[in-house]
Amino acid sequence: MNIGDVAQKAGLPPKTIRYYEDIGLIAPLRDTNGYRVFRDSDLHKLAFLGRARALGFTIEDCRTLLALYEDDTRASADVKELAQAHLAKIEDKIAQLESMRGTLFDLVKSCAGDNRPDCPILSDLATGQH
Amino acid sequence: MNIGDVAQKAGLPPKTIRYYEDIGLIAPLRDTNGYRVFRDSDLHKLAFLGRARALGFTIEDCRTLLALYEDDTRASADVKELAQAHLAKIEDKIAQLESMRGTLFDLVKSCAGDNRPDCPILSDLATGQH
DNA sequence: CCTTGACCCTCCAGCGACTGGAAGCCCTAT
DNA sequence: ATAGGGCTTCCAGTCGCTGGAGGGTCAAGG
Repeated sequence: MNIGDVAQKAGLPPKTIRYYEDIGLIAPLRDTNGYRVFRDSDLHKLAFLGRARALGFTIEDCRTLLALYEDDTRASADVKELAQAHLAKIEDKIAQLESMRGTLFDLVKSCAGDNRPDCPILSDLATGQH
Repeated sequence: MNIGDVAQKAGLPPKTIRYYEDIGLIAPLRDTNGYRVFRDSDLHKLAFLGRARALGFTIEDCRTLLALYEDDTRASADVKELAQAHLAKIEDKIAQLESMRGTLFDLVKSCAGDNRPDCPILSDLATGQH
């Protein structure tokens, strides 16, 4: 398979796939013309990476996950720990965003949004007082 | 005021303040020795920026907000529109993270987390099937 | 046999919003 | 005179790609 085919099948842009090779996540073969040649195992890894990235794992997490995946003597506890730590980070981020959302929502609600200049949003930003 | 004082009062690192000057958000004066000299108005702007950034506005949004703040002929509608668009983006991000959180939570829950190798997290990543 | 167009290659630069570090000047206190 | 802290500039790195330039390769059609 050439890069275009794998890109299609894995749902990742060719650029991203080249990048993943650059940073050593995959190691496709090379044809005599210099073209990358992808085995099924490469496609499989790319799909794995795509799903892990879609769950928000960092590239380094993905590297670790791939290694764990390929190591059949792993302990599921190691995977769970990684996933749990990531889950905690996501929950933190959600909480942060929720808090922003709350404040912003109130501000937007309290702003007339007409063509007069008075604006509680700006006065809040200016003074930090609601 | 020197940069250290403003940094303290505005709750922003000196590096960030220098960066904000670099990109033209503020324009402090200069002492004969080359040190930045901050007026109250500079501190005020920095506090404004800090709060806007804490609400997740981008730097470019902040630039616009500052301009609106300084323009007393603005229409509050312009501010409201900006804030509303930002709110929408935040809500999108929250939804995305919630979706990740849901999947991850299920995966973590379903993983034994012992020292056996079987791991539903990895099999999900490998196959895309739950 | 030649051309066209779709692929593929590498390498470099840029995104956003800082942050770390090096190298060096300035100011105050002892 | 020196030690320390604070200030300056400039460059490089972060993360995960993404865009573009400049060029080689391949299969199909005329």
